[in-house]
Parts: sequence; structure tokens; C-alpha cells
Amino acid sequence: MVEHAHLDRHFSKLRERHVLSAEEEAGIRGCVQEVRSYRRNQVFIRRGQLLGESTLLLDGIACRYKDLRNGKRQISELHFGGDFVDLHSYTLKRLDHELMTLTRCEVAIVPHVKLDALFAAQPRLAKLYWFQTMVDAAVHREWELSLGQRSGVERLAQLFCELHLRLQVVGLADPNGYKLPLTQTDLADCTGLTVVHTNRCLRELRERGLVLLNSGKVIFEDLEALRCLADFNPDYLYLGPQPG
Amino acid sequence: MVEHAHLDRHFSKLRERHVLSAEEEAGIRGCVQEVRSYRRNQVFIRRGQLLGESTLLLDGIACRYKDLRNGKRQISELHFGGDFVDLHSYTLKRLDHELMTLTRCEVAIVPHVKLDALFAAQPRLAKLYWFQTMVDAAVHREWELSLGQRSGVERLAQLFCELHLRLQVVGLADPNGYKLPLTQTDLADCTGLTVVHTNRCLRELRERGLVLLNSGKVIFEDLEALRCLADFNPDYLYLGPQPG
DNA sequence: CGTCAGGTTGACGCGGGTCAAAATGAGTGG
DNA sequence: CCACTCATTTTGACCCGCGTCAACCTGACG
Repeated sequence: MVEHAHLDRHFSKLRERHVLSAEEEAGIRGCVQEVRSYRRNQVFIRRGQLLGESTLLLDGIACRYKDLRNGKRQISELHFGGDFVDLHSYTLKRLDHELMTLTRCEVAIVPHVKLDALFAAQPRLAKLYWFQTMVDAAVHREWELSLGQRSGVERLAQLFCELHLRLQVVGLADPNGYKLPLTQTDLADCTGLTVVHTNRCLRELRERGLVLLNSGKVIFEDLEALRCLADFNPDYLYLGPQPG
Repeated sequence: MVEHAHLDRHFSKLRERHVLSAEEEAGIRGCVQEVRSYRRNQVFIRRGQLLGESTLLLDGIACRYKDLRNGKRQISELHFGGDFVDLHSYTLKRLDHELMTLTRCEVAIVPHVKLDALFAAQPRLAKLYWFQTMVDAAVHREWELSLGQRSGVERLAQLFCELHLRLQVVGLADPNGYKLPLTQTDLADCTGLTVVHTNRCLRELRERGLVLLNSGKVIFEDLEALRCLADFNPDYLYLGPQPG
């Protein structure tokens, strides 16, 4: 077992939705085999690779992406401290996409065999982690909605609102904003826009007095109006205590 | 227990990827409480509704969709006979989207308490169904790639290729095509295009001699070229026997 | 033979892509 | 502390894929 302060973010995330006993927490802590660091822009899991362990992000920002032969890239989800970024490899064993860091990252490595043992001993945790992977799928669906039906500024607005709530859960955001040290190219790959147009949309959001992205920080100027612009409905994040 | 011939499609889908014993099959059959029919274009699960049962599609076509206040709608996945369309409600309990039929449908109702009992008795099936929900998430990611990075014709090409493989698994497609009784409006809601532009893209696919959609049937004229156009990579469907 | 859902086509405009260049800023070595 | 490099941001000019609007066509069905 490896002790690590940032692991608390993961428990904050779990406890946001479900009750977790001290014994269950200990069981999860016992699954961590080691802690690693990755530099920025490092692909740490490649599509198709056979996996025997999952990666729990402790600190930093990572993403999942897919690309096409012509070089176009789509980020399908962003991940932050506390996220079990490839828990889905526990059942899939091979992934259909790449995992890459967008900043320097610290991660915990969790072998699948330890998860097997954990879930055999405490089946409730299996259902709870299944739930977590279903929230990731819900995020994918919301992004599909954005990519298919929202305009450029609306997509960015929706993204900033989503990250705000997700980061608050793990104590990485306050009511007025949060750190987001991504490049505009990264944001473009999230929203399906070009860098140039992403830049223009950011300017519009700034000029309309809604939100401001500067030196790696998102600062809300009018959160209510931003949510309205994005037609933001946080239901898909499944925040708060859950039934069952 | 309710006997139903079309339930075999579901077992075909499971056996495509995993070994399934006769006992496991019987256990699953035992979870079906009743069979229902829905007419075309019927919303049968609404977002936010508290759910105590899941729906297994036996026959027909259904979809998941989300919409915005301004009326724009995005279909996030299509479902066919054999698909456990809202298995994710087993862990989520409330969905973030609507479920709607696109043709007349027959469905099997599976109470969550029966799934609890099944998974308690045969934990392997829990992991197997978790896997299935992860394939749905992989489909979402591929659609994100389409919506964000592919052009109109490419999105349609990718969609036709995906459905081809998925329908072959349950015996609803042959090498040259398959029945797809959807309107162009439905296809538009899948691809994030307008009906008008969907129509133009279909014409282009037809005129380029790639694929042809006519009277509810998809007929491939040059499948290889179509896959090339879409840059289609079927890995994300996780077809064939899986490790683990 | 009237009605209506759905398919098809044309004219036109806009959101966002493309290309190119300049501005800014963080690091790095002298 | 300056010179230089390289990544990133920003802006302008131009263009195209796709949206919008509107009309017309087709086929199923009563």
C-alpha cells in the first residue's frame, strides 16, 4: 500500500454520491500498487494495448482522445485529480482511445487483480465503481449534445460550467473560478473547433462579460448568464447523494 | 419467466464477446418479468424518472437522445434487437436523457432486484454486463469523434458502417446491407446535421457509388471505399472473443 | 382523389475553417 | 540583463460546408 494525500480527492468524489465506510476506504487504499509521475503531453496508454492495471489520477489534467488519419483529433473527456481515468479498462482490457496528460500528472496504479479481490470481498464497491463509469458515459453524451447541437461559444460555456462543478467536488474550484492550465489547442480539441475559432469564441465570452480565461485560470464574471447561454443542466453529472 | 424468441438476439450479442453457460443463460432468462410493445416515436423513459427496472430491446429500433430548450435534439446512440437499452439505469437509477422508439418495438422488462439476485449468484455476469455498458460508452466516444471531426458525408458513412457490424452480430444484416427504416430526420439527429443537408449527403454517397438508402434499406455498393471514406476502425465495437 | 408525412431541390447567408502574419510570453544560453 | 528560440495567443482576409427558407415532389393511406 502507498499512502498519498491526493488520494483524498478520489474519496471526496466517491462520497459526493455514496456513503463509504472506513473499511471500504481502506480496501480501496490497499489496491494502490505504486505512484508514478508523467510529464506534460505524454501518452501513457495507447489504444489496443492489453492492460492489467488501471490508472487513478491524483494530480494534474489528463484526457482521453481519438484521432483520424488526417490528423484531426477529438478529446472525448477531460480528467482531474480524483478521477479513475481508465477504470473502464478493468472490464474492457483494451481501450479504443489514447490517454494523454495535458499537464504534469501524478497517478496511482491499481492492478486489476486487486480490484477483483476487492469486489469479491465487497460487491457493493463493484456497483459503486460501475456507477462511476456510467457517469463518464453521461459526460460523453453531454459532449455529443454539445458537438452536435451547440454553437462554438455555447460549447465553451458548457465546458466551463461542467468543469466548475466537477472540480468543486474535489476541492479544486471555488465559486468564482478555478485553475485550468490548458492551451487553446486543447480546448479546441475538446469542442471540435479550430484553435483560431476557439480564440474568437473566448474573446466573445470575455467581451460579453460572462467568463474569462487568463494565464491558466477560468474566472466567472456572470455565472448565471453563462449557464443560461449554454443551456446548462447539471443532472448528467449525478452530483449529490444517489438512490440505491 | 417469459419465453420469447427474440431474446436470442441478446444472447448472440453476449456470446459474440464472451462464453456463456447454459446455466447463466437460464439465469438471465429468469430475470425477464414481462414483454411489452411500444408504437413508433413513443418516449418510454423520461429523464429524471426514478427507475426500478431496465428495458431489453427485443425487436425494432430505439434511441437515446438529449435536447436543448431551443428544440435542437441530439441522438446519442441507436439501439436494435438484443440491446439492453437502459442497463445503465441499474446503477444510475435516474437517466440524464430520454429513451424513444423510432419504429414499433417489442421490449422485455427486467427488474433491478432480479439483476441484484442474478449478480449475487453469478458475479461473473455482473462484470460481463458492466462490459456491455462500457461498449455503449465506446460508441459514444466514436460519435463524439464523428460529431467533432468528421464532415457530413463522413459521419453518415461511419454510421452505416457501425450499424452494419452491430446488426450482423444479431443476424439483422447480411454482407451487402440491412433494413434501416429510419427517416432522414432521425439520421440528421444522429449526425448533428439538418435534414436538408443529410439529404444532400445521402445523394453524394449514392452518386459516388458507395452506399444507397432506399425504402428503409441500406445497400452497400462499395463497402471498402465507404470504410475508407469514414476512416472506419471497428475496434471500438469490441467484436469477437474478449480477454478476461 | 385528398391529405399528410417524408423526400428532394434551389437560392442565399452565416458560422466556422483556412491561411498567413504579427504579438506576446516563457524559457535558455551568453 | 540581453539575445534568441519556440510555444502560444491574437487578428485579419477570404472561403466553404452547412444552415435556413421555401417550394415542390412522391408515395402511402383512407
